[in-house]
Amino acid sequence: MPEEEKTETNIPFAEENGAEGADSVEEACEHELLAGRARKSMPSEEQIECMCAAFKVLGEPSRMKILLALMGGELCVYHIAEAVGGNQSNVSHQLRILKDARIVRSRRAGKNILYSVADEHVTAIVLMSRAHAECR
Amino acid sequence: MPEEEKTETNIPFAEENGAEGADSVEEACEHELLAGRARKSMPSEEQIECMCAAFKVLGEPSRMKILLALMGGELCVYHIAEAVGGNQSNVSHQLRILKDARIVRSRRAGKNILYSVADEHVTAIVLMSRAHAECR
DNA sequence: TATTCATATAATAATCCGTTCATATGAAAA
DNA sequence: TTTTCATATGAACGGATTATTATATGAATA
Repeated sequence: MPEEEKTETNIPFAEENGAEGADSVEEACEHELLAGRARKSMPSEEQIECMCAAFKVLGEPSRMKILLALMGGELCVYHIAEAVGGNQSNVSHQLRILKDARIVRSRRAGKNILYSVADEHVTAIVLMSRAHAECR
Repeated sequence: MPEEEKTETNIPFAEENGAEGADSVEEACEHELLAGRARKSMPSEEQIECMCAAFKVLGEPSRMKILLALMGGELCVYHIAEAVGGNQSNVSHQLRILKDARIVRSRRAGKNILYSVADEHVTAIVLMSRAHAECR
C-alpha cells in the first residue's frame, strides 16, 4: 500500500499559487477541507465490505436469473435449474451464496428443498432494476 | 452448455408417482407450471446483464469508497485518492467505470476535473446501504 | 435399517477483474 | 508555441470468482 504522507509537490491548489486559475483559492481550500472531511467520515473497511456484499451478490447474471425465477414463487433446485438454463451443481452453488446473503431462504418439502425470495425488499429492488433496464 | 431437452428420468414429481410424498401431485404440477412460466418470462441475457451492471459497479469496496467520498461534494481525482487512500491511477480507472455506469459525472474546472455523484437516486441507495450495514 | 434420490460439496479449470507501474494525452499557463 | 501538470490509458500480474465434473451427504421412503 503506497499510502501515508506525501510530499507537498503534488498538491493541487497549493497556497503558493496566486488567485489565478479557473478555481479561486477559497474554492481550493474548501476542496481540501472536503477531502479531509471525506477521509475522516469514511466508514471502516469492514462496514464498506458489508455495504458492498449485497450489491456484489446481485451483480452476477446467474444469480439474478435465479432471483427472477423465484419471484414467480418458490421452486426446488431442479426447477430453478430448468428455469434459468443451468446445471444443478452451479445453481446449488449460487443458491448458497444467495442464502448466505439472506437474499433467498429455503424450506424442506418432502424430498425437495424449496427456495424463495427472502423478503419484499429484495423483490422491490429487482423489479426496480428490471424497470430501469427496460427503458434503455 | 449442457442444456436442451433432458431425459424424463430426472424430473421430480413426475406423473407416475402416486399421491405419496410430502407434496401432493397437484402441488407438483403447479411447481412444474411455475418453472415453465419462469423460464418463459425470463428476460434476455442482454437485459439481465444490464440489470446487473449497476449492482456490479456498486459491489466493489474501492468504488463504494469513492462514492462515499463524493457524497460530501465534488472532488478532483487527487483529492478523491487522498480521501479513499488509493493511488491516482487506480482511482482514475474506477472513476471511469463509475462514469460509464452513469453513477458519477465530471466537469472540468481549470486544470482539474471534478467528479460528483450523478443523481439523488445514487445517493439514496448508498445511504440506504450504509444504514443497513450499520445495524448489524 | 437399507435404499433412493435431491441437494450439497470438493476439486479443478477457466475467466474475470482490480491493482500497479509506466507512459501517453491534452488542457492550461507561461 | 512550449512547458507543465492533472488525468487517462495500456499492459501485465495476481487474486478472486464462476462453471464444471465427479462424488458425498443425508433426509425420506420402503
